[in-house]
Amino acid sequence: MNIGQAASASGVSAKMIRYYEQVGLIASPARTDAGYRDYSPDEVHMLRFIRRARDLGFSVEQMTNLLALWSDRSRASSDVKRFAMAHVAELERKMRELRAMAETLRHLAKTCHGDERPNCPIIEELSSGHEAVPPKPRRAAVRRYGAH
Amino acid sequence: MNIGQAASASGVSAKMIRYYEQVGLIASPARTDAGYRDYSPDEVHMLRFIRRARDLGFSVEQMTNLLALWSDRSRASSDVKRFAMAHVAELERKMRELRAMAETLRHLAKTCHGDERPNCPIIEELSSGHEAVPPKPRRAAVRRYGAH
DNA sequence: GCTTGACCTTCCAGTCACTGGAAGCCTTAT
DNA sequence: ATAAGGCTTCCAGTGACTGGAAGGTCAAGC
Repeated sequence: MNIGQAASASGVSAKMIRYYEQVGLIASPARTDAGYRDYSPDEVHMLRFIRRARDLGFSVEQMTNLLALWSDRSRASSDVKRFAMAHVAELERKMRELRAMAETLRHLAKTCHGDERPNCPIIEELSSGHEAVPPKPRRAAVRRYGAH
Repeated sequence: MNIGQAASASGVSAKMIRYYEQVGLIASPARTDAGYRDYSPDEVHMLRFIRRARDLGFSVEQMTNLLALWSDRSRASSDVKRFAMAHVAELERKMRELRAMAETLRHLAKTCHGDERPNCPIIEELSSGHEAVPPKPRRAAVRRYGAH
């Protein structure tokens, strides 16, 4: 199976497969005489695993761990569960961040007439004194999405 | 006011201020004889505006638009409101994505015993046939956070 | 046997919003 | 005078890709 077929069979694009190989998430596959990558059914199976993990928001590094857990026949199911729940907690942390932003902004927008006049509390609030997201997360709070 | 003072007065780090200048979000400030950046109170005010916008999850490009809306005395408040609500919609879209991931994963984890035995439905589900996030978002669905 | 087009290969650059660090100049306090 | 700390520029790296160029390969149709 060449890379294009592996891509459509797994749902991982050819570009991404090469990238995953480059960063060491997956091993280099066999090559044909012409130098084409040649994937076994097992490798395609692994690519599907990777795709589903990615769809659940796991990073490449986390997927490395998941693959290790997958192939480790002696690990306890609690190891997997702990890993999964830690990720759930992280997803929920990001959700709370987004929700706080959305709520603040919706609240500001509610007080804005939204008509043809220039007066606008949204802009005024941004330009005036106090914090956009109130008291709780003070320092080191709103990291952008990639906080690892 | 030099860059360090402007940074602590605005909550935007010196590194970020230079970066914002470099990418054209803010204009080059005056310089002292020694070549130090010298910020006026108005510029510090603008930096605070930027910080609050950033805390609400606006991108640099969106902040450019917000600054334009801020300084445009003739724009309608509806322009600002529309812009804000579009961003709220985007934040909510990302929240839904995260929620779908978290729910799927929590659901998988619930069926996992989490004990010392190796058998684990989480891994089995990832490695077996069907989709991680069920039927709705089929193609072009789960883009990572940076989908502009 | 040749052409065409679709595929494959590698490599390099760009994305976004920063962050870290090196090398060197400036200011301030002691 | 010197030391500490702040400022300057520039370059490189982050994560997870994506796009594109230049060139080799393969299968089908003529």
